[in-house]
Amino acid sequence: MAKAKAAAERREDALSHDRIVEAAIELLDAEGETGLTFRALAERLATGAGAIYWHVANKGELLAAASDAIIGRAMAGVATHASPQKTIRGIALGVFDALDAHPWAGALLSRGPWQTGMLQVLERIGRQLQALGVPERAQFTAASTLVSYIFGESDQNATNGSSHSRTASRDEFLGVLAARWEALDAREFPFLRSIAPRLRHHDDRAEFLAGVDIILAGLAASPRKPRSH
Amino acid sequence: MAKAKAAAERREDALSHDRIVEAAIELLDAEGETGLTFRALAERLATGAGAIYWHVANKGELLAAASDAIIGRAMAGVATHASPQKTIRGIALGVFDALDAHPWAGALLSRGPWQTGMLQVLERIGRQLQALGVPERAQFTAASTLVSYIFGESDQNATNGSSHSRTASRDEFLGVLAARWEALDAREFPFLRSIAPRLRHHDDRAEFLAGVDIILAGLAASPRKPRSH
DNA sequence: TGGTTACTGGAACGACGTTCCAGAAGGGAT
DNA sequence: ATCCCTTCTGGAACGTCGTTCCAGTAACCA
Repeated sequence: MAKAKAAAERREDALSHDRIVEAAIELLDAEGETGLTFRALAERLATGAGAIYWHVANKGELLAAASDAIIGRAMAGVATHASPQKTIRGIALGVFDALDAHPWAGALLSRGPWQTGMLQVLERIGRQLQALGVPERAQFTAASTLVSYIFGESDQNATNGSSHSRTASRDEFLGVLAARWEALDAREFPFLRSIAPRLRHHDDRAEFLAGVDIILAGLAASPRKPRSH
Repeated sequence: MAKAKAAAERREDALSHDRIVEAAIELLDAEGETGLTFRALAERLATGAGAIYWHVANKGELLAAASDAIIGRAMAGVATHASPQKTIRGIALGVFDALDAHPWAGALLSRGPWQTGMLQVLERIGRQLQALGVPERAQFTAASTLVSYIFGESDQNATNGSSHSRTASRDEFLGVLAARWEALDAREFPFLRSIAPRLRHHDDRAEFLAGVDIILAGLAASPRKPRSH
């Protein structure tokens, strides 16, 4: 308390872990993954690189904290009072939209051994699976399958999306991708060639949710005891 | 051909794109992601950094080529003459084991707009889905769901696994993880606490395959037309 | 034989993550 | 009031990285 008070009084805009993370997020959003450097961060915070290291161990910890914050905010905004299925879709969409808005966060969340952000998602999904009546033995497998899919597909979508600017060139991007698939070798890639035209009217979000529903259908098909209420 | 011949005659161990990629893979396997530097690569190839740049555009292309090679080799080894379900499990396990053996490759494959390695997996899975009788409209969604799950969970598993050395300390790693989950706040993380004990007898591969089966069950539950043969 | 092309490798550049340290600013003890 | 001690600052410096540049070498072609 004496510590925090002293820090707060040193400068009215005193440096703190939270302020550094927030500045890092702004920098990452504005300039992309390569935009976050300790020099740029120090300039934005009007300080030196050494001062930042007093509050943050290294760049890895800073990136982890930034992506955890992104997921934390997304999870704070999801509704949890609908049916379990709808709530799971809401959680999934929360992650999807968060990574779409902050594409740099996706790479960091798969990385690292079970960070806080992913634990939050796992926890929330697990609770809904319990409410769905998934037997205890199957709960971990089910939750982990959903989480892997959610982060895998969201990250994939985010990194694809960050290459084109916005909805403007989105159709163009899909068109180029479709053309490239259609130009693949006919013997080696018959399947990709056959579905390439569908790429042009592709709705990322709808496609993503359809994947969630496939997994939910798979869980419903497995033996489960219905919830008593 | 004149070009290739000239290159081959310059030195019996002439530099080439393939030789560089192979050396990069060896370096990545031996030293991890941070071990691949152009200096270390030049030393291993007994040349200078500039010579490498004649064959490779930049580090990103080199990493992409290396991870594509890992997936390519894995796909070359999977059996495709069993039932569609079994073949899909074989493809999934091929990716899983490849990323487990080369943990650095996982991060690179999610990244980048649809690289060759992932396209190969998508193609092979798509063909099996066609054989399963999945209707054409649903094929892309189904294939993309499976691929996202496969790479998402495999990458997750690989990065977790690379922190401990091998099966020796694997149980220890799981024990520490379980203890950490059990120590979480009881109000905020009731689900994680409840399943933490299961973590101690956790079989990654079996768990991964169970996830694949959930998705396959979900596909089977959706309307489909049976294959006529 | 002379020039052209294909390729080599080492030196150099700028930027990065990180460390180091001299010092400022306040609080508590004397 | 004075001193120290902890907390915190910020700029300089170090080593390493990806990448570029370029002088040089060997095979081929006219």
